[in-house]
Amino acid sequence: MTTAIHGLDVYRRELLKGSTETLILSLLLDQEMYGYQLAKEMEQRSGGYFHLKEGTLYPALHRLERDGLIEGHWELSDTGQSRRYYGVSARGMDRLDAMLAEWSTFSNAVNRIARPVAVPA
Amino acid sequence: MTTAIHGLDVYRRELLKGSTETLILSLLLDQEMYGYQLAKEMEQRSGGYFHLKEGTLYPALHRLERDGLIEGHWELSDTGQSRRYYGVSARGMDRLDAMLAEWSTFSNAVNRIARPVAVPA
DNA sequence: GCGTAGTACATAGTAGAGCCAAGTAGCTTC
DNA sequence: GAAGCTACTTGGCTCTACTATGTACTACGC
Repeated sequence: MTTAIHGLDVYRRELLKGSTETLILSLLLDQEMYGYQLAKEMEQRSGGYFHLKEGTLYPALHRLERDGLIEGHWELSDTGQSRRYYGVSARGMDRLDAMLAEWSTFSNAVNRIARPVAVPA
Repeated sequence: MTTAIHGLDVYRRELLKGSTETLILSLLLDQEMYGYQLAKEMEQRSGGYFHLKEGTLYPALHRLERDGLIEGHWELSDTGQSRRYYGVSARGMDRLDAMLAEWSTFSNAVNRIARPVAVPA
């Protein structure tokens, strides 16, 4: 039984909900990337904290493309593998701005209520 | 069709997922409260940002109690209305500590990747 | 030639959380 | 006696992250 730990697992997962798309858009704004690369980049930049699973990553990319926030195109690597590269659309940039503003507001509101432990800079 | 606005609505809602329980525990740590009071308090302290719906609040309280993180007892108000007051258990305090630590880590990781817009102090 | 591992993408199914909506019930005000 | 506020409950819906599995190509070791 992993009950004692389970709660925090769920918590962590739920925290991520709603933020993945912001994170993806942020990374794609820096440079065009394909899914797998994006996952690696996310993991690296977060110091291993974020580890997007395929079942999260690809559906999220599909959603973002469906909503016109990112645009994808296939490319063939030297090794012969097909990769789908994504870039942020104009609409995606607007949305990202809105999401970052929302994140700040949200984050502040949480801190105002929860007063989290001090964090080392 | 509300597509243009819909995206942010969902984003806001999803952001909240995973944070409600932390917020509830934080507020209950200050003082014992009943559900309705807690909702009002949450709204007030967040400057109107958080507005917990019944369908969110009460199930959350039930979950927390089921998991032994809070303890509730019925009281009768002067007006004759029954209210269920909740307090944080020892186990709940431990969990809150862990959740706040997790929130800090998460929040930092997001900021590291997304570099949000500056927020007025 | 074959098994294993890594790269790269896709998707069906599951679980969990927030919300809508509706209901119950007591009190106050008109 | 009809609103309207307080106070709690619950069934059903949606959305998202994850698990698990599958496809397919490359590269390495044996």
